[in-house]
Amino acid sequence: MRHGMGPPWWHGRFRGRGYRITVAREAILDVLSQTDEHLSAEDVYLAVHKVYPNVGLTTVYRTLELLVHMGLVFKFDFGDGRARYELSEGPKGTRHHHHLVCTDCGRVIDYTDFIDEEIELLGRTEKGLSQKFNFKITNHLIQFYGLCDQCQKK
Amino acid sequence: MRHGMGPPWWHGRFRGRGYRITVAREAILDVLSQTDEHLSAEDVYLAVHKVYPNVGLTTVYRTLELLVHMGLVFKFDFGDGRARYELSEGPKGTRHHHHLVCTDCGRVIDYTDFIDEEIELLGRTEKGLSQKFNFKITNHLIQFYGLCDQCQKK
DNA sequence: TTGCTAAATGAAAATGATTTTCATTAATAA
DNA sequence: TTATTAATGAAAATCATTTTCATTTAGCAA
Repeated sequence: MRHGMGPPWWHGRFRGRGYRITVAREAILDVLSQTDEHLSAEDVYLAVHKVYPNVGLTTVYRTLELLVHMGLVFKFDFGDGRARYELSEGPKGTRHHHHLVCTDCGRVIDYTDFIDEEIELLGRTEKGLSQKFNFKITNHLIQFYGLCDQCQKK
Repeated sequence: MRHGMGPPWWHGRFRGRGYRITVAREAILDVLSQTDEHLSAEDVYLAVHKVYPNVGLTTVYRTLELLVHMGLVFKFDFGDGRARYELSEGPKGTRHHHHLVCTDCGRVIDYTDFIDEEIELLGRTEKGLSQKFNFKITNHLIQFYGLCDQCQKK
């Protein structure tokens, strides 16, 4: 998915903060940038493991934690007992989206409709909340819960 | 917190669905309705345990799960590895609110500002999404993440 | 290029919240 | 009051995530 050559866009982010660029980290970021699914730590591990069998699950957990902390990755909880990860931005950033979560089967649907309005409102809200609580907001989460098409019929 | 006498407001909800009304369930709902904090299953257990030492942690988990399923309780994940529970409504329902979560210390602030606007937008969004994806939306989650007052100074 | 040093890693063990099992108890309908 | 079956408690099991610790390696300096 990378175009042209040169170092991946995120190398600067690492160097700037004094983090080292390693094979495991490259591989994990590659996996994340080549999917539009909501991967669990194990999903990432399995994908990375195919190419680099010597990268362990522990490193995947540690790296994902680091990426979340750096703001490169979002961590989600869809209620199935395991965290899910998504790249929060990219060179040509995937369109920002929110989620619809089925509380019965666990299916997750990404939607981008209404996002603009949501973002606009969130922007205003963030501003107000930042001031009132002196809280430095870095990101937000919006999810809708309910029953998907299939599960309504059961 | 209950006014007057008569059965608690939620008895009907149980009877209607064929669920039994038990001491443990009464106690758990009492605890939830008498706090404005974000209690974990263990918090609930400890509080219930003071009054009814024979109610076990397992029952607390099972009851909370049931309440979430019934829509009487919301389950949140603030990122500290344990779920948090809040009554979603009451007789004189606590004002609907959303959360600000500090990603450093884990502090959670409830806010009700902008809620009206948020609800209005969410309402429209819900309507649109319901139609587009034939998804029956039952509730939503909005959280902002960032650094609280204290943690910005560290 | 070589060596140095702290950061990063892997494997295995530990943790800890939540779930399951199963024998017992108790809420409700008749 | 009794029968039926949901609800419960205690202990064991599960399983995602974290910790430990000895080893490896990225990035810097010489």
